[in-house]
Amino acid sequence: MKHTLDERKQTILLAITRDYISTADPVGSRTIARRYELGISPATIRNEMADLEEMGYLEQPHTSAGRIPSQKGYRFYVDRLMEHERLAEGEQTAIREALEVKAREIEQVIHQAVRIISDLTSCAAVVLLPEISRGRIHTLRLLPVEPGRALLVMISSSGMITNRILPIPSQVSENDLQWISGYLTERLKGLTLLDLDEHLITAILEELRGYSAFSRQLLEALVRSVQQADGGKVITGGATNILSQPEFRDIEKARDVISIFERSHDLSQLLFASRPLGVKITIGNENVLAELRACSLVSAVYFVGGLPSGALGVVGPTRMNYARVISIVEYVARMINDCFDDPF
Amino acid sequence: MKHTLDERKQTILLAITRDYISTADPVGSRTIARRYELGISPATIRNEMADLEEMGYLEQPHTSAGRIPSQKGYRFYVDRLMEHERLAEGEQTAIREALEVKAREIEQVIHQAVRIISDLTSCAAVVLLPEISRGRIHTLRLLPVEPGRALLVMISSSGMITNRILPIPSQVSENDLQWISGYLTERLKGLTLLDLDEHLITAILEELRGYSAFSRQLLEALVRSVQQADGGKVITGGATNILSQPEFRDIEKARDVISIFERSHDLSQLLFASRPLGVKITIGNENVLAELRACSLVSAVYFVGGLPSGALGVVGPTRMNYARVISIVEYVARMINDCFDDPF
DNA sequence: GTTAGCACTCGACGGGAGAGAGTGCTAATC
DNA sequence: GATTAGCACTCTCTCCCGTCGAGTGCTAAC
Repeated sequence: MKHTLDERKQTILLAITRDYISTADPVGSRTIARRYELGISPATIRNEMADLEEMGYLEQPHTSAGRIPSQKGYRFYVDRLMEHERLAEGEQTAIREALEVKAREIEQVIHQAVRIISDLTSCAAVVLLPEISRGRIHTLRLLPVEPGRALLVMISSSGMITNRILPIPSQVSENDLQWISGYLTERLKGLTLLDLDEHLITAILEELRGYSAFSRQLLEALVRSVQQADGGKVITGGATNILSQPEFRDIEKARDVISIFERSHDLSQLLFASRPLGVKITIGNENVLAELRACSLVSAVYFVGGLPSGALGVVGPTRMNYARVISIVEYVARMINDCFDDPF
Repeated sequence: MKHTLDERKQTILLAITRDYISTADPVGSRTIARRYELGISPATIRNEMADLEEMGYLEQPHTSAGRIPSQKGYRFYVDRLMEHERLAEGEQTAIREALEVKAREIEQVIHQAVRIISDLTSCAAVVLLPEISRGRIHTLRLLPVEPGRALLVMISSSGMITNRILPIPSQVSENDLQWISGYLTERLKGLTLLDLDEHLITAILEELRGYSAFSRQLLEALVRSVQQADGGKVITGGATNILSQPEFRDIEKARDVISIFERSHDLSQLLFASRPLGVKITIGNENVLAELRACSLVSAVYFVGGLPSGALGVVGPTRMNYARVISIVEYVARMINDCFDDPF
């Protein structure tokens, strides 16, 4: 048995994959012969299809049905056969307009991105916001709220802003707060929350001896925000689109997929695994999550201030229009990068 | 035809409703006679059922099926027949524990509330966060971020915190920012963003003549945040629970309902209509949204700092366990009220 | 007013027939 | 040796039909 696909086999695999992607019906030899001018008869195509099936590129739902691409088939299609698509001019401008929010703050832009992605792809869209804990600290500020309470405002270099209310000793004055804010900003600027280990904390406490009780509390609150859900927040949209796909007509399968969108922790893990460069495509079982074995994920990392900060992705059936989805994900990622070259 | 229901009719309606709620099967006269000791024969029950159907309290899916409550039937059940349920001690503590987050900030508590509500009810949960624009202004603060950019932090009396980055003229110094922050906080404290009309703005601009270009920009940014999505943000969870209900085995119906959860604007409208006191129950067609005609909504308003600030609700099939859902919604609302008696 | 009895209706289930799509194999052809 | 026509075969899908069971409505008796 040959292990490489000769040109004709590739052509046939391409034809089958294309056809199946657009019709969702298993495709037979006659259909291929009629629809694509390959100059060979259905019988020949059948022989080739049998070979392709034996090699693992095609599957047959049942004996007298046509063939559908297997996971390996999709992989080969995506890696070798698919022609990369250039997004239509109109869609490019649609994306640009969607992302142009008046206040160009990252959270709002991300929300718009989710919407436009899910609309254009007819799949579900997922975007991972910049993680607070991985962004570099840009500004820390403590504001008085009530006696005994202060608001900690943290701005990260990726443009994310966190708020947290913490208890403070009541003798701390507004001036103290301001002084400490300035000090901490100066001291921690450029570091990430992950850098705030026990070692650094004790060093700072040493330096801040005059404020020790308070500053320990404060630093601990900072560290807590590392662990808390605020980092890696996930925005999703268009989950309903998936319910329209014929492969999810079965409610059990639909529920599996939809439930993923409610477990934002798992989702963020998934997106986080995206490679820093280009678009990553995860097909069917390649997904770690069992619930996504009938789906593919197309994801890309976006950059804020030149640093990889978050990721965006599209979740759809393995039968998705990869060429189109990829070009959309790519374009949106690029627009976000451009938009947040400088986050402020 | 009588227009009131005698006691026996009520008993039968109650029995049918209860049975249908727990089994999801249309219930017949024999079942009622067997399962509830009414001392009357199936035939008599049939007669009564025929009457109830004629009066509009019951429906028949098809000729030889049992009866199910109509919308009017559910309404009567909820208003007159249903016994109010006291939440089990264990569930009460489960709720209290879920809501006890370390940092008791409103957004986090709300997230927990959504989770616990959807878990306990097996329905979808929806919570409306306090609207920025309706909360009273507690603190306004401008922080320098970059040359030409400031971060506006607004704390409302309901504990909600908004951040917005705005461009500022580069000659404005940190001291200026601080002075204006203090001035505006003093001037606007206790007002809502809705009070910030053209009239008030010009008055303030007059007072702030020295800073006029800047302060106009600033005030406009404030007003913009009234219109922007930040107010009335909706948190949802447990939409998958709905997919497990037999009435949504049909994917079309499921999609309708799920799609509601992606249109947060409509959802917030819906919740906003809740009455300020007690629990509101909206059954089937009583819902404004066509997609919810197969669902009921149980909602309640919660208070922060003594003011009605947001609302929480449960969306489920009309066949939901009203008594249970109501007691859960009621209890969670009460816990939130207690928790945010003073938001800070 | 209540109930027993009974004919009737309707959906669910299962088997069987027929259509349609597609295959794999064989033998003929290029 | 590769390609193709022909053909028998397989499998699903759909429709039809008969049966079963649940439940009803009506009537007549209690």
